[in-house]
Amino acid sequence: MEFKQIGRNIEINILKNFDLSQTFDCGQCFRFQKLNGKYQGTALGQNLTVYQESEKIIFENVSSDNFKNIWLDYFDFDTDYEKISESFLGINSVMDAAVKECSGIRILRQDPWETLCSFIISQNNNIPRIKKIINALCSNLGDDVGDTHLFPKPQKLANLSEDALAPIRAGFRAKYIIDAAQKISSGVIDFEKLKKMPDDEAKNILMQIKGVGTKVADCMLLYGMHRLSAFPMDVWMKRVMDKFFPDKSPGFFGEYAGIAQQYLYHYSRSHPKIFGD
DNA sequence: GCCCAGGTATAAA
DNA sequence: TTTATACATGGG
Repeated sequence: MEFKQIGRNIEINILKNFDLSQTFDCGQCFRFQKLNGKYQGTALGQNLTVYQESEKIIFENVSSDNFKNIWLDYFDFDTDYEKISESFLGINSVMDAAVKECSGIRILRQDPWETLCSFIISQNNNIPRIKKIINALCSNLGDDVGDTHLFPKPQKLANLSEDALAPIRAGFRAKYIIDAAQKISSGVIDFEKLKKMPDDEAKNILMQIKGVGTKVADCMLLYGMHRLSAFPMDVWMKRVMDKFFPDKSPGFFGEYAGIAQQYLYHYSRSHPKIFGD
């Protein structure tokens, strides 16, 4: 990945498999929003503004070191999405269309704790409200670093009562957030140990957290631990599978099944008519 | 008022 | 093991 420092910014050439709106708006992350054509948000403990301008992607107010140490990793620029997306071609017409339209999605390397918490909040909820709750969580309880509030650490949330979380309007999920915070901050569940385990084992441990079932656990593996074979299966995704891959299971898509899932999910949500019953 | 939202816990069949 | 229902909240 080549990048250039231009003034205060970092610039890269546009990539075949990188589209900002697909990446930020596909439902994998919740803290970026589009403002005046630029995506602005907070991740990995920092504020970021990033946008496309003709043939360039601009990372605003980012130093060379900062780009190398944080954002190169966050956007997963070392993974070859061109090769992976091409490997999904030729399965059927829907998969071809999903690759054509959605292969600008990259699976961000997000913070595991933030991801776990975010997808606990996502249950039986819609994306605008998920964003609203996470925003309230951060601005109420996250450290103020000047230009943004960080995602609150598990140690901070572990000691709170459900009442203390009332202002974020998470509803019945508040107790789940607290349980997750306690299990992570106490070390009962350790992300570093989960990384060394097979998918199924890691998933079963995550599901010991109240409010974490198969779906949230898979989202956590895929988006929070970058396990690209994890395949989150919600009701919508089941419908997509039943209709267009009736005799297939997630394993069919191989070691990058999670990426195939994300392409199909985003594509199908953008074309609900094709997928209606 | 009713329905739904990137689900899960719980009880019951 | 599978199926039904409640769950907090807010927008349509």
